[in-house]
Amino acid sequence: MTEIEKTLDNKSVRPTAMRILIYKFMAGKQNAVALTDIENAFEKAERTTLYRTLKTFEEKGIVHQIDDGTNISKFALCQPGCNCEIDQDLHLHFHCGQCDKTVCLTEHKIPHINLPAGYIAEDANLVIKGICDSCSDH
Amino acid sequence: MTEIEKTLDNKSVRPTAMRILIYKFMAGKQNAVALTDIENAFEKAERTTLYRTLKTFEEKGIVHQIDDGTNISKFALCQPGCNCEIDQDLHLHFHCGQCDKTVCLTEHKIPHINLPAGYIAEDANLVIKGICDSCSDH
DNA sequence: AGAGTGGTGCAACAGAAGTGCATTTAATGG
DNA sequence: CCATTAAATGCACTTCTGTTGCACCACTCT
Ligand SMILES: [Mn+2]
Ligand SMILES: [Mn+2]
Ligand SMILES: [Zn+2]
Ligand SMILES: [Zn+2]
Repeated sequence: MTEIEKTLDNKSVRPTAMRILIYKFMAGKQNAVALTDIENAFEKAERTTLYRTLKTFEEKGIVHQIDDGTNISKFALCQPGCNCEIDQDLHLHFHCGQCDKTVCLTEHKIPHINLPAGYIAEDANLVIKGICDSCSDH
Repeated sequence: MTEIEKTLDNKSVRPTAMRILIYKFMAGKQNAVALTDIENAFEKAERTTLYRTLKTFEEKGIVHQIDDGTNISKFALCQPGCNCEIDQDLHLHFHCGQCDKTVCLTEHKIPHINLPAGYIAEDANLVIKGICDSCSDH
């Protein structure tokens, strides 16, 4: 049993061939991926399978969905310490307008916001747009 | 020349009948609207016209586009003091999971975030999800 | 081996976003 | 006021993402 199989098993997700491939693909990427990205990465991939796999992964806390403002859902593996299911790991995301990549800034949490009376916060999404470190000549 | 016509004229947008109607509709709403919302509000509305009108409005700083995480673009009129075009009026938005309405919290600005080295911020989007004041029994 | 559960593949659909082009509308100049 | 002309609109069509139904396949458990 490989490391990935163990990870999936821990989250009660049956480690099928396809799921392991998808997990591996996402683990190898530094940035969040869209469903289409995965689809293009494999010749023999069904969009539906990917779609449902990502949904399963999300429900089981293996990946989290990211809305980076492009109106295309992105997904990224949850980090070891990230409790996405429970109290939401409210880290922020960065979307680069140049390379169009979206990355998790896991260390940077969303600050607490005071809302007007009557408003109850349950979740938050903060996306910074700009130029990423790869695209800026830093 | 009505107040609305003056507003459009100030932003160098020709105040056509349709544009005035759309502007009025948005001004009467307390929440951000989707293109479909406007389409449904008028019997005789072409989606394309609405689409291009909103785009024009956005380019001229009359409305700003809001990405509230539903993957459906919402639009809201810019407030008098809001400089959406220039240095981005970084107020936050609230999306209610119950009534599905999205509102501008114009008074609540997005706090400054320190990014890792190499990252250059140009824009930011912060959406809080939860229960709005109308839906909570405040 | 057979039953049963869950995963996958295929087809089809829904909805939003976007484009090309013909036609209408409205501002402008004579 | 009418003709000219550019902008705005209406219509048809396309693309892309997301989503569902259903049949088939794979694995597990008895
Ligand atoms: Mn993330
Ligand atoms: Mn707003
Ligand atoms: Zn970049
Ligand atoms: Zn509400």
